[in-house]
Amino acid sequence: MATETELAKQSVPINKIPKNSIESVIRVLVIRRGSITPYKNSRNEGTYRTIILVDEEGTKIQTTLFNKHIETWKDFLKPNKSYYIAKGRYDRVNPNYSSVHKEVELAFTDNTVIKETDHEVSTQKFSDGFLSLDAADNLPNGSVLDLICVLVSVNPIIQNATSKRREIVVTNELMEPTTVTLWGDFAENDGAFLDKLKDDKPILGLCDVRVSIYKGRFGISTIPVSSVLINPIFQKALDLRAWREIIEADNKDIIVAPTKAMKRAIEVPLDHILNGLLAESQDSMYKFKATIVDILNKDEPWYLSCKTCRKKVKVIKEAAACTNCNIDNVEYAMRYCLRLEVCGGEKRAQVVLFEAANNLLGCKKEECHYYRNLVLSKDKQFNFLVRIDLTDANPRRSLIAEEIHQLKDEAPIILEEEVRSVRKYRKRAKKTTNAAAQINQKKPKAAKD
DNA sequence: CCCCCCCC
Repeated sequence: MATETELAKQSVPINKIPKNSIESVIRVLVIRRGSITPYKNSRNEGTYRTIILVDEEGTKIQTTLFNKHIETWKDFLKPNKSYYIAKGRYDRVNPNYSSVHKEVELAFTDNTVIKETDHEVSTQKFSDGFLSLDAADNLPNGSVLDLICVLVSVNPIIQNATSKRREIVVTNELMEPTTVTLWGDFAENDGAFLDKLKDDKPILGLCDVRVSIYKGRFGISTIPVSSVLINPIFQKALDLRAWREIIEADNKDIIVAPTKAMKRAIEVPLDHILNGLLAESQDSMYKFKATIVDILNKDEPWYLSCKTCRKKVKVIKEAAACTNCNIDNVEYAMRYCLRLEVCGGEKRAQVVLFEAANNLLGCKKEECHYYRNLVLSKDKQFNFLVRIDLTDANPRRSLIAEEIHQLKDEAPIILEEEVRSVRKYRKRAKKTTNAAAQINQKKPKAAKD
């Protein structure tokens, strides 16, 4: 077998491989190793496993291990490790199926050789192909792209007889939180791993994911040849990390960008809402500016809520009764119900926050943090988003806000006058990020295998 | 040699 020096000398970028070559050597990073999956059709039966590889130029290539080759290479091609691969066959891709490379994919033969290498494939030159979330938002439904974003949260896996899925939420400087649906082993493996990492708010490079627009809402979905990069170190990823560090240094929650609904809503004075002086709006959404003058229930801003109907439940001896559902033993959870006294113009009103209380209180669970945010919000000005039923002629005393943003938070975009401090951050991020990213990349090795 | 894209 060839030595590492010989392999290094022979290795070429994926995009330089001559047609039908079996002599080319590549040095690649494993960015996905799918689960071993059984198959059975009219012609064949067996097992397969999909592997996605990337070279230092950021060119990806996929390969499928079949049957005995899965066993042969079980200790190789591990996620986040780098390998030389020699004597592979480079086949044309089947145009009926999506692939990570337009023209070629790698096929294993009995002569194919793999050698692990400490000369790791770096992700630092990947930048160009990755789109930001806001750029992806302009693509048509079904587009496949590489996406750079920051992880906000990870939901539990949802399983039924035929499918497994898990939703995660991601964002960036300009986008409202966006849902990414992980399917199959992405939900199980990558999802479980991200769940452990979520408090670090890692930067994610989501490769070959699909735009999935449902009921007009922009979302992202994995496809069978997607892959998930955690804390890659190319420039766009470092820029996003620098932004995240600014937000964190300010002790703000990362979900600060107003949603599209907030941006689209018609702005009116509070007075007009209270007195029904509203022009019709397409989706009945209005926003107004007001100052929080008092928090009416700051000691008890939550209630025990029925998981089915969200109404208040009565807990007697560990059993929760829901009078609305008429069931004596329902599942329930703590839910925010924060009541505020606000002042807009000359008018005062009560505003109730349910989920929107998260915007005000942050998702940080520590009580001191929560109280601090609550107290600090007093006498500050906010934008409130409300849905108003124009057919209801009754005067409005209390409003339910669906979203709330402190006015200075409205544009968490790096502004012109901040550029200098951002540069400082970027420099610092560059220095610390390379090392940090490498450490972060090491973690998956143990956990993913 | 596999498999095409799912759900709220």
